[in-house]
Amino acid sequence: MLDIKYITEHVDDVRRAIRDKGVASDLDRLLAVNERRRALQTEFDRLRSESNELGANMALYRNPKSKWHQDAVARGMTPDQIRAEAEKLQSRLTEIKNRVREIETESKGVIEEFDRLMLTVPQVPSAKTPVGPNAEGNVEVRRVGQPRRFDFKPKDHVELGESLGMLDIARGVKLAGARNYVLRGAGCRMHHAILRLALDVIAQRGFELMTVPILVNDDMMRGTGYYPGGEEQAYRCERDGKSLVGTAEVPLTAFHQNEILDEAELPRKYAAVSTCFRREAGAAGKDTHGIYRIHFFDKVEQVVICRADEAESERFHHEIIANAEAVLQALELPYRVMLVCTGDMGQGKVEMYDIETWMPSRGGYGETHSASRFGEFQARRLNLRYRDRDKKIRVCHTLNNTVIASPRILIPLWELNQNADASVTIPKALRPYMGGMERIEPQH
RNA sequence: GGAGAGGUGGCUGAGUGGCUUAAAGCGACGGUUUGCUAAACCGUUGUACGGGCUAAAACCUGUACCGGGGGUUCGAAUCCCCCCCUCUCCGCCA
Repeated sequence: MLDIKYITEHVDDVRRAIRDKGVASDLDRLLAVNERRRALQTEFDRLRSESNELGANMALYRNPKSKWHQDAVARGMTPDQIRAEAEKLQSRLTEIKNRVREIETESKGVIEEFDRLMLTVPQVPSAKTPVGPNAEGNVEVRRVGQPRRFDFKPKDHVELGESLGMLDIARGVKLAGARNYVLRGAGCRMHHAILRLALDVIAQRGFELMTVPILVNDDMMRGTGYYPGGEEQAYRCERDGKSLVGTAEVPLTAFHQNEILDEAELPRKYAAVSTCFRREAGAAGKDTHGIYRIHFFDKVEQVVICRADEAESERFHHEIIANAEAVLQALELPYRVMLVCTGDMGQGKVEMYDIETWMPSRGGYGETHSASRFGEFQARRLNLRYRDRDKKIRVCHTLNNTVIASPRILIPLWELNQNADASVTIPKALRPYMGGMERIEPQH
């Protein structure tokens, strides 16, 4: 969410952001509603001011013990005269009250519409961000590592997983329907090894680890920008007004909702591992093979809450991307970093990079990480602020990135490390987390 | 799930319809005093949205906010209704 003052002062920038991002947001309507909102408030304030003043007098008329009342009697006013004065006052107050009621009724609708429209206004993308309509417009920033060439016919992760007893899709589907799966034995063990490695890396890099609720109040979904708009993507518990999160970004970013932090406490760097739930509505028929697009997975997520400083926020953006790259490099996976264009980045983002990891079965790079810089978009929705050195209250900036998400990352890990004898070699970095196991062999 | 007690400023805690612009204390900050520290004394002390003055602030001014939302009233922290949350006891339970 943007500041309404910023919007009124940068109408052209906002209009361009709406166009480039391709979001539905009626800016003209918002500006008109805002004008009406202000006019109503001005009138409301004026009437209440008068009402407060006259109301205070009323108290004096009505209270025989008040100094004013005794003075009036001393001046020679009779009780009847005082009562008549009170009646006169009261009729004016009733008049005010009626008008105030009208204003309140209209304001309710106007503010509701204002709030609703405000939630649709997109953040203005950074100057660096390429303009483009969709993922086609994303720009490759760098490549690290080489895709492997096989001198035998490689299997895909489903064949490998099932033949090595690590993956059971059929039973996952039996238990919970399409896009579900079961990791078994060494597959499950490797999954947890990856998460533990990622937690160790991120903790070592100065992030505080947390265990957070993953069924959260809907405010948090709104505050982080998933609602309105993303309701179809989430498992929502209607009767509780809560939703299962699609990422630990939600509870981590909302952790300080409605708080005013001290500048000295910033930046806050948090990380959590959580199960992530996604309905994948609208993705019917897309990526249906294997464990690429599934309804639940586990992810280690990193979040930074920092000062409202563009340069600082950019620095943290690079830092959290480097953190993810460190994990990929430890796992010896080839990947590339993409700068995401306006049409593919989402409403709330100022700048966004995706990391894509090489997946032989896809014959290309597949998204495994997403690093976003939000400016104050989320913080303003969450009312997440800090007091700066000059005691001025400012809205924080937030950022986040995947550290690792599994089992999607098992796709390249299994496929790239497979051997001609149908075994899979375990990357060195994971071995300490798997009891020193070096290789997953076919069972006989 | 059942029964009860609560929710007031950074914290503690008064406040049962109007001289309350929320008392008092603590803390924090500023000042006076002091060889230093402490103490004492004096002062200040929230957030949001308008308006005024500004280059911008500071500042002045209005309104709202006593868990959230409605209602009664000329007027609500205070009375009524709904919801949320916390605590205690009971039941159930990983």
